[in-house]
Amino acid sequence: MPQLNGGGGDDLGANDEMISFKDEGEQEEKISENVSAERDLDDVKSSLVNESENNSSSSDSEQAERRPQPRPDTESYEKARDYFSEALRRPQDGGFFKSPHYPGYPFLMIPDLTNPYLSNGSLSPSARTLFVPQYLQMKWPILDVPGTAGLKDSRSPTPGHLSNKVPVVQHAHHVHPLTPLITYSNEHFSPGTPPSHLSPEILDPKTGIPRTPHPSELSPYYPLSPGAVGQIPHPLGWLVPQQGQHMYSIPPGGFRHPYPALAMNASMSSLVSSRFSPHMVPHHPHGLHQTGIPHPAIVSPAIKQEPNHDHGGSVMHSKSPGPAKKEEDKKPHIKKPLNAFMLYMKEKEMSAPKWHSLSREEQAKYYELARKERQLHSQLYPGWSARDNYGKRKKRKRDNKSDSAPEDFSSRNKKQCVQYLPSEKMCDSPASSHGSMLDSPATPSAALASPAAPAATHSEQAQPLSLTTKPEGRSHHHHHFPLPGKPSGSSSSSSSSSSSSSTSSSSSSSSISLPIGSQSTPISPGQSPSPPCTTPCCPRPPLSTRRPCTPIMLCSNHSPSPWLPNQPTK
DNA sequence: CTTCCTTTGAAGTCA
DNA sequence: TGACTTCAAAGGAAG
Repeated sequence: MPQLNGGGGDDLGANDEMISFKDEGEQEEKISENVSAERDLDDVKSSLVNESENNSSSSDSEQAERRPQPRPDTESYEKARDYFSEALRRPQDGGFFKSPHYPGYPFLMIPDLTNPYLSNGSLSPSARTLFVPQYLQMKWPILDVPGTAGLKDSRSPTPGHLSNKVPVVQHAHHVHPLTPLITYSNEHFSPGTPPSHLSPEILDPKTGIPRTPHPSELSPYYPLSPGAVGQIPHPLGWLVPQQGQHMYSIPPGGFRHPYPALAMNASMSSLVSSRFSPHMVPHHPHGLHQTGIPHPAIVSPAIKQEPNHDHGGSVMHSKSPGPAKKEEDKKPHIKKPLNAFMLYMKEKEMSAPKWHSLSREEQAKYYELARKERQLHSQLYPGWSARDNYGKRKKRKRDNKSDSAPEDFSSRNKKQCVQYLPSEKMCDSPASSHGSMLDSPATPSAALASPAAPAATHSEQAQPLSLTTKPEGRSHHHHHFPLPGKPSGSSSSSSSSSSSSSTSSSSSSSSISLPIGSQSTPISPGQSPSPPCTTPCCPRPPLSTRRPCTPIMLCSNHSPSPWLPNQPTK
């Protein structure tokens, strides 16, 4: 959203957000004020996004010229994820990354202290000398170092490190948790030689490093100074191309767009273009990386196979390499991007029950991550939709609701709560799902994929910006943030949200970030669209049978209310 | 050993 | 448009 900043006026709410965020900085109070935690979380999410945006914007403005040092990372997406998770898990210690200003949003707090780049955007020679070697180890693509394996070995620990929990890529430098996310835009600067037709980049005569001609081309998404980031090992290898690899590798022939970049916004397009330049992206059947590591996002049936499923021609047995295989190649299994919770799960392993125990900040981090990931995913796989994966797994038993009669509360519906239709309107309960909106302020993949993507993207980017909530007495419609992925969400959300959801933010007096795209309907502080629930119960009927309330809760929205920490069923 | 369940969130489908 | 379904990761429980 650097562009936003470019406007300068787009700081809208920036200050407010910061302030609000700071206010929320007293986060630890959350325990005491659990009741409002949910909506606070929402606030945090949005504000977090805003801050990230703002922050990035600011950084962008200052560092627009800075060229990132590409940190090619061939680690598989998953490893990277793990690594990233690890990074996340790490305390923001050392103040290296810790920002006093954004306690809750440490990711962006990468000091420039090590920034080798001159303010004018040129790489300091000294810096270059200092850092290049580092990157040599990291397989700077431009170097076109043969012997990838060798490098990799040097960089990556022994195979033993490949465990999920241990980051595969260990770097001496402390990795900032969000670095990866922030550095999505690094691709702009990818030293790799992108096809001229795809990349606007200009090679720096001196360094030979592709240089972004115009700051404006910098990624709007993750404007964080690449240079600054460059100093830091990429926690998310999956976000950074290494030897042409990306967190989401392009399925060979799996895309509708020969050059996905074409369907992307400028930033991503350059990103992708550099990333997916023909020579950099070897075709790996089955979604394997060059390294032979199955791509996390792309799971070839041959590699990862759901047991027993051979339905849908897409799933083929590796044993039968025939036409089937071709088909398989055509449609590698691209996994859904992980949502915040999944990211958390993956990191924490079975700590799901603790999800709600996370501080708002922590959750916000994951939401942000998830959002980024979705963005990236959508941009990398413009044509992909979750639908593609439908039917690739075994269907769950309960296909037909009919059999699961109301009386049948067994297994699945055991927690189903009684619907409170009448009360539904009485008090909106925070919808976690909607809360998620916050985390993913509109990232319509379609928009991204479409030629119009830039515009959409822009709006999307803008959305995260917060609007300081000013009380606006809308009792009946407090707005929710538009569903991220659903373009229509913004419009529809207002109605739907009003009916089904939440006051999540409504009651909070603190400023709330609203996606710009959505009508920012500030919610009057203290005023909930409907009389606040005095009781923990949430009037809103569960959206799904699966999201149920614990028996205790008369009704709960799927999102566990703060006051009633989700009881892990386990 | 396999399958299912569980969690939350996102997205797709259907009436 | 709302309700519902499916999938994502990962561990545990059950068969």
